[in-house]
Amino acid sequence: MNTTEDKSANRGDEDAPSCSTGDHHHQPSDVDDATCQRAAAIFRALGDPQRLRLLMMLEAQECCVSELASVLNEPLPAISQRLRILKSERIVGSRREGKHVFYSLADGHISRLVTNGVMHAMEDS
Amino acid sequence: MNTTEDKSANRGDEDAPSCSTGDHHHQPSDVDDATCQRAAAIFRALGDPQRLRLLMMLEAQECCVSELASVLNEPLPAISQRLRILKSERIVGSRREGKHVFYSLADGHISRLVTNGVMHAMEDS
DNA sequence: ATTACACTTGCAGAGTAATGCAACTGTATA
DNA sequence: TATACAGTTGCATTACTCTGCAAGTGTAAT
Repeated sequence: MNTTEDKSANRGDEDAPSCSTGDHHHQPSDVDDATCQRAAAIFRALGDPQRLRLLMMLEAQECCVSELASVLNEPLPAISQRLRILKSERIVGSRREGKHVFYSLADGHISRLVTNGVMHAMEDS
Repeated sequence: MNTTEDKSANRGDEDAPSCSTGDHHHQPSDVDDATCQRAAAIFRALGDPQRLRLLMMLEAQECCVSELASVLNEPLPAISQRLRILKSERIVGSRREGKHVFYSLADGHISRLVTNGVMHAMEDS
């Protein structure tokens, strides 16, 4: 159970820093709360070394669970569980083919997000 | 919604999981462990709604702690603590000016990362 | 020096998430 | 059907993270 969506702990009131009422500007500081929560949930899902490793493999190519498990040398239930979390955030998708279930990144947007994060980590600072 | 469905030569056989990564080439799935950990740490730091909100404000402009606290209507120690975490991951930097401490995003790379995440969250999928 | 403001830090309690193992489902094959 | 293989799910234990408050540091003005 990992639904972080229904936490309606609203901050109460948003005071708009310098926005005229009725205008719909998309300033980063002015994103609605649900979006903020959703974005955080995505980042949180990416924020685990094991899951990230998984995603990096999937970025290279679609893979089935047992393949991931054997390459990463980890128990299969662990892999399955991580994939479940990633899938619940719609970061990966799955496709069944016979006895195998193949996982892949949901879209190129996610792929870029992962790549950017890793690049930044490599460059460090 | 997904990439083209190319049926690879890999049918429902029981053959060994022969990922093409059997060799040690430099693929995204082959990033060294420290980098992986570091990237995950960054994502984890971004993976909290409150911290993300903070970053969105800082993306708009440099801010001091009390200003952030008053705009977000939250206790000052909470803000300070979150900034501390972000700073420990080198996501934000700080600058002292008299009694005030001004925080800002560490670099444009981080800024893009945040923006991309939020964009994806808005578009959803 | 003392007071006031702007943070920062430490600590304890509560909520969340990760891990490992066992049991279960689902699919193909003999 | 029975058996083996591929994944999934449940559950208990462990570990971590967030939050709130109190106390501490640092800076400037009186």
